[in-house]
Amino acid sequence: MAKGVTPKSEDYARWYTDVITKAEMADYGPVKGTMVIRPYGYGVWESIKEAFDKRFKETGHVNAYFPLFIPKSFLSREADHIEGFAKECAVVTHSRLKSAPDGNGVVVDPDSKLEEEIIVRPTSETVIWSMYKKWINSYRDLPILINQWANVVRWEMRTRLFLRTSEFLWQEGHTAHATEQEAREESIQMLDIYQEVLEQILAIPVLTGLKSEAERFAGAVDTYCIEAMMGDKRALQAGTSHYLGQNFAKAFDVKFQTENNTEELVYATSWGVSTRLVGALIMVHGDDKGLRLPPKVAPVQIVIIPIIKNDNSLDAIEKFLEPFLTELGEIGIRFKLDDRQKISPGFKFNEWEMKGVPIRVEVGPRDMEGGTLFCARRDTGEKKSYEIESAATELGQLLDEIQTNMFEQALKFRSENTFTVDNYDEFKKQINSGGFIRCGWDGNPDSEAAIKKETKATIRCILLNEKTKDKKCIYSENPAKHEVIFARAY
RNA sequence: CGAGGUGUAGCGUAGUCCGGUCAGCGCACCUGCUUUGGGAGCAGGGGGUCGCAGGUUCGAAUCCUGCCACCUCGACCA
Repeated sequence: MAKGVTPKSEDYARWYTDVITKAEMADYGPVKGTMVIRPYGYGVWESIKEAFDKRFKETGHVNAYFPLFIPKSFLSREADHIEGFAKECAVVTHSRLKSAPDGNGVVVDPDSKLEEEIIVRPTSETVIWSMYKKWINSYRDLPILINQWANVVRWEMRTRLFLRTSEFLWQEGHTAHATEQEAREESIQMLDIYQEVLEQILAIPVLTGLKSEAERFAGAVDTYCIEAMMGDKRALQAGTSHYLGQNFAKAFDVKFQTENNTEELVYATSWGVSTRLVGALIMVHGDDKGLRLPPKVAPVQIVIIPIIKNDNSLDAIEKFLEPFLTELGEIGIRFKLDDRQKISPGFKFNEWEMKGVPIRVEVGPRDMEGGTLFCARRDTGEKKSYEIESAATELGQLLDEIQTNMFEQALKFRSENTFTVDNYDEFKKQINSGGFIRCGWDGNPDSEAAIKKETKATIRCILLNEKTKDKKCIYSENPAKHEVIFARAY
């Protein structure tokens, strides 16, 4: 591992990829735009996944799996939907390869051309709704509350590790309801769960809101989102929850019989978060020493580094540590004893800091003499000795404190970089130095488009508890219809 | 998909203008000894069809032609 990463202040984009590759989170795949999620990065994703999955199940959802392949015709059923995804779909046209005539490798066998071409799912609304049509007959079949953990493919021109790759992992919930109200409540409920997991587990503060028409999901009536501020003050959409109305029910003719024996189209929602959250985690918490992981998602929460003086001192250290390690295990703390020989402690310190481990414990002769452990926390860099008898409990509490502190730090950063602005000149000036801008908008897509063209800033969300009284639109100066957050986004 | 740029060991690179001990350096890797409280030292060692394919030449990493890949900047996106 080469020393250090490019400082954030020097080149943020490079810092980001440096951290990912040096912390061994991910690597580039052989096909352009693809990414290998390495064990350490996948460990983080697993923690995130677990937190969401638990809450989905608590709210009555079940997991299922739908196919990767979608008939091309399905994509054309919902006009807006196809419009949104057509430009980035991978298409399967053939089913076979054969040896090349010149003997060099393989070529596509022209005889295997498919009658109907197959799309690799960019999202699963269409396959799922084709199945819901089969499964839904009466109001007694509703609601259907299904989630799937899957990979999807969106053929992207410009990709970045975790943030935008041609293939990514995500979770997509697809629900069907008898009434509009129930579906709307579902989409809000899932938005709340997203906010809860981001703030409590990933320690990332988010704004919740509604997308403008321009930013809305193709095929949705309303798109709700959670937006987070990254370390370079740009916005990142961290999750979305859509109220789909009856759009997909119409497209796939999904009707149900009501209690009164009438026929009605079902109401739908869909909602998703992706491995993009790992990217968010890196950008919100990372520093010039590398990753900083909130304890609740850290694959290793405490790393223990023995300071070895001679050949048999490792044995002595292990014996000294034994009761402490047992207790850590009992409390359920994920720890690792880094007993690699021939690697200097200093190297290990830097390596585990790069990997963002929340607490480092050093144990050497001095500690064994005094019955203590020397500990350093990653979030603040603070170092302190603990009595070994009580260390496990105290470090457990320290992990909670680190979790809270990291959220507070991120929240403070966002507050310091959120500005309320009421004239366009100030808006333009502010947007150039980054951050979120809170202001009025007349609701006209033309003003939104003009602002985007002139400043590259987009409406990240329409605030849910907006206050429009006496506000005017930042662009047109007409009375504001909405209070919104503008920012440059990923 | 438009405009620039770059391809030399796993990574980063020197050399390319001016063909001829130019295939070198740093990191990483392997072996041994000494080390170990903030990226250890010394000694030895392995690894490269110089992006690919042609061409010019006695001779090409170096010159010419074509292709491919990647990066940066613009339009589209979770």
